Amino acid sequence: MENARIEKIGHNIKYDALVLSQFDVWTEGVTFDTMIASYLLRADGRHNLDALAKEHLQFKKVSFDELTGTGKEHKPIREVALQALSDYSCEDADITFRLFELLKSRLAKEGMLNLGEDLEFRLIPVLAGMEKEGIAIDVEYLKTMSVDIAKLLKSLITDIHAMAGSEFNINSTQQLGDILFNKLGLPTQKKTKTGFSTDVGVLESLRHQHPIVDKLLEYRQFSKLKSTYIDALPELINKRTGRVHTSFNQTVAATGRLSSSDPNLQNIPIRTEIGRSIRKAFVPGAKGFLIMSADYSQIELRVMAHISGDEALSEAFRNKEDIHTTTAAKVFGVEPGDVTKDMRRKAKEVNFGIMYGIGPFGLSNRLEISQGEAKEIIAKYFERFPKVRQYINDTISSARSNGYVSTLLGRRRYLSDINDRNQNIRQNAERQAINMPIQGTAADMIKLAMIHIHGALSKAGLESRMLLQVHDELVFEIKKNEEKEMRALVTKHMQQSMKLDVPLEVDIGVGKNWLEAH
DNA sequence: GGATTGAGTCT
DNA sequence: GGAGACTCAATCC
Repeated sequence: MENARIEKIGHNIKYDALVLSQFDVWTEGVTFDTMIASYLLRADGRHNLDALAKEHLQFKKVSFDELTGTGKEHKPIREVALQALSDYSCEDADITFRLFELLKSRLAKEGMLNLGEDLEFRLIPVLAGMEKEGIAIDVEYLKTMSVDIAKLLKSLITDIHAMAGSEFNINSTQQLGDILFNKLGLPTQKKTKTGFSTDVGVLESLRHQHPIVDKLLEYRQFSKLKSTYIDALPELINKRTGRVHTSFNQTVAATGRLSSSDPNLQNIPIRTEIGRSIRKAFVPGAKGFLIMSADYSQIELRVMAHISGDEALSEAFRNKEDIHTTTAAKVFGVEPGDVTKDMRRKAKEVNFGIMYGIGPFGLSNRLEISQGEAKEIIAKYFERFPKVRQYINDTISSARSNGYVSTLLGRRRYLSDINDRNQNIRQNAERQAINMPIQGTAADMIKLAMIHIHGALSKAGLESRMLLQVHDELVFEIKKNEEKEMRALVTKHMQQSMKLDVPLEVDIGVGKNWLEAH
């Protein structure tokens, strides 16, 4: 850490805070500014920092940039800190300190001080380390891909314009809608605020009405991947490190998940073939290293089994059954051996849908079945997994009376809309109530695992590093001769992060890029 | 130039 | 009319 500098690497404020926190005088103030305050304020969503500072301190918040002078040329940390000290009065530091105390006491009042001190605050240096480490990208590979896709797009554009009978901007939904629905006379469907929808759902349904539609779907997919990933990622490589440094945002998602930005490395494609080829660009940064990926298997369903205490669901996990097949057997009333692919596919949608508070209408849409059938399936599900229904009912009613829901570790989400008179708004809050404790507990668990893994790596003096978190997955760059130890260490800490009534399974893969590691 | 909208990517 | 995110391009102001 002695060479730490305030610069674009680890530009996320958490990293800068970590660096500055070496100087005692700033510790509380900076920690307050970047973490505790925003964490707490995001957690209840009722205030913003400026308003709070104004209300309690008659003082305007000093931004981090103002405090540190980031954005100036790179200076050694000591110099930056000393400069900041001379630029700002002791009074400012005192004020931030007093706000820290205020917010800390509120955390305590809401029962979240332990969550803060045992989990969130300890995660700060872990995330800072990951941001600073960055991940290597195979630029040559992406450049080649970019050229190939450009050719493909060019010919698609020519075809589309020819079929449309005129040249227009395919990226403009307005112009595309005009071509599709006015000029070509295709049947209109969903409307948006500004016109007719041309999204993938609409296009899929028009596929057999006009050959232009398939071309459009292809064009959309390729141009998205090209602009967002293939062309964007190489631009984001840090000149000094030669790697891409994301920011992991700790106080954005209402459920307690992390988010990732600049660039977002939590939504790198994987579903389609061309998407998967983008993952191959994520590689080890040096010879002798490999990429390792470790992901929780069905963590949210396991958390739901634990929280609800449903015996049938828990039993399925204890017996290491394929959960979607088991659900299919129970819902469709057949033996597990007789579950067809289609039944399993439907059961999978049901399993996820339940956690998101889906209704008959939603399920019927997703499965393309009648609402009556969907209603039957849902009823059968709750008959076979009765405690799940119980959990949903209990959670909503406790949200109504308390105004919030919480995870196993006490993380709260306030739901001010839970008693709204508007049915749409209220039901939306009810779905959030159902989902947050599940999604949030899973987030708590992987965060805990990350803290433990980070500690274990440094204790064991390993050269392998944790680079990314993607909600239920951790990505590492591992030294080849540490593979065995890393597999064991990571599996152990992920499995043991929290003791649930169901076992936790962790799948680990190693390869020479992120795709191969899956 | 910033904010909004529609679209698409992930878990 | 299932939960949670972020980014890009077009468009609006």
